[in-house]
Amino acid sequence: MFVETTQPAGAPSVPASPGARAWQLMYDLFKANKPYMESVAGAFDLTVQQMYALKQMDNERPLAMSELATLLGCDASNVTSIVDKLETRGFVARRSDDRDRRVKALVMTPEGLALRGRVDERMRTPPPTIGNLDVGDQQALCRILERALGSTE
Amino acid sequence: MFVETTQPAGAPSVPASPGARAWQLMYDLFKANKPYMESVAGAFDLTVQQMYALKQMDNERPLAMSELATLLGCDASNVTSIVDKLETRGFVARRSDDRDRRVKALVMTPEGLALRGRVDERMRTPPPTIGNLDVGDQQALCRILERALGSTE
DNA sequence: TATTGTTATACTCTATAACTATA
DNA sequence: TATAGTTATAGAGTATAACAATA
Repeated sequence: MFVETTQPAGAPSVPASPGARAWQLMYDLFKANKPYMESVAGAFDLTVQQMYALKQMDNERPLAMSELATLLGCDASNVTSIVDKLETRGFVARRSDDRDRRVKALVMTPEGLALRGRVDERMRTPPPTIGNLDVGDQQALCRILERALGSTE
Repeated sequence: MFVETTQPAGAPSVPASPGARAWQLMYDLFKANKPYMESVAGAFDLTVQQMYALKQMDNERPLAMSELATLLGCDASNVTSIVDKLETRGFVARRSDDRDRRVKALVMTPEGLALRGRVDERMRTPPPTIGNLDVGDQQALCRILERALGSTE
């Protein structure tokens, strides 16, 4: 049975590079924390994506739909449905931009601001996987992740 | 306008704890890398979840459907449809377990093994955000993430 | 003509509940 | 009765393409 691998089928994989291993670990950690994040959002009767959308909005400088799409990393047609859900529940309002009437500015209602305040408060407690690390590790993690995110800018 | 936040509406948030900040950064990094992961999986005509499922299988000890569900962190009914897609394309086969005929053992076909070999090879290159870090940072990241994952066990 | 946002459509991932075939 | 997996159904997120309003 010919198999195009670099090693016998079923054998443990070749030791990965530190970069590949770090990425795999981050993927595992993210997946391990998914139920936690869903329960946090669920406690506010939000999905994770809705919670994240709420966190991006800023009434000082209202977001356009297209800007929110960029921040959430998804298509504009998606944002329509995410914002629909938040608007139906009275947390967000669409306001036409005076200078360019094609653009919809997203502003939060008082209820939306109140909800976001509670979400922000709750999210000051990280998932246990991160929270259980000692502060030195948490700070080192911040520094490294900041460098990683900076490298794409 | 009364707003239940701990600070004026629209103001920059209270300095987060290192743990909360680390988690936020990890979330941002993960989202930034999503298009990369989709393009890697897409190059093999797989979704990210299908690619991940493939990586979990081991013909030395065939997985049960329920075991794959645990590894993927999702419901068993999901795994049925993920495996259906892989089986339709000839990468995986369901084999009845002799000792307990309710259980389906998942084995990879030669085509599945070949594909997984190519996927493993490709995944030895991490996303640029991680790959551009110096090796010291990558190694530190591995150590910290291992500790984080260990803390839930 | 080009752009912003919406609508229509479709696919993946997800879960719950009811079902089957075994145990 | 209980368990492994499937099927039916439904909802959220995702994208593409066609569309309306505006620039």
